[in-house]
Amino acid sequence: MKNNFYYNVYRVVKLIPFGRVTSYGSIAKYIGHPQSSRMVGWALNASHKNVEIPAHRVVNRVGLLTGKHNFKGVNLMQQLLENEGVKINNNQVENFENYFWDLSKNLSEFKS
DNA sequence: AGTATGACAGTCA
DNA sequence: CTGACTGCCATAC
Repeated sequence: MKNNFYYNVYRVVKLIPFGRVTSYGSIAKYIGHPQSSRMVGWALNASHKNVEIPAHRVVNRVGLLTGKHNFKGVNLMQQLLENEGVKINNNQVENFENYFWDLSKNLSEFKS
């Protein structure tokens, strides 16, 4: 672990339930860096090499799979999501609000 | 040490 | 509503 930020990102992402997705912004906000959403993506990018986390459950605020090309295959991320029951349409999660997993609402502040 | 870049998000034109 | 600009912080060069 480099620092608490990354650690929190990893932990939060791992806590995402099956068939659920969340956004970078939410994670960043939850962690305490509401304006560092970019770092969340960075953390995931760096993490998925070293740590195994369901990064496919993390999309941008619109439900767009912006990081799909960071996975091995261009379809891997989408496949994983669909495999969990999340429908993807044109690289975007359908009914995103429905699948969206609000951290602050489902996790009562554990922070670190 | 300074500049550029990134899996984002919010704001303004 | 779409496109451009800015803020944020860690890495890479």
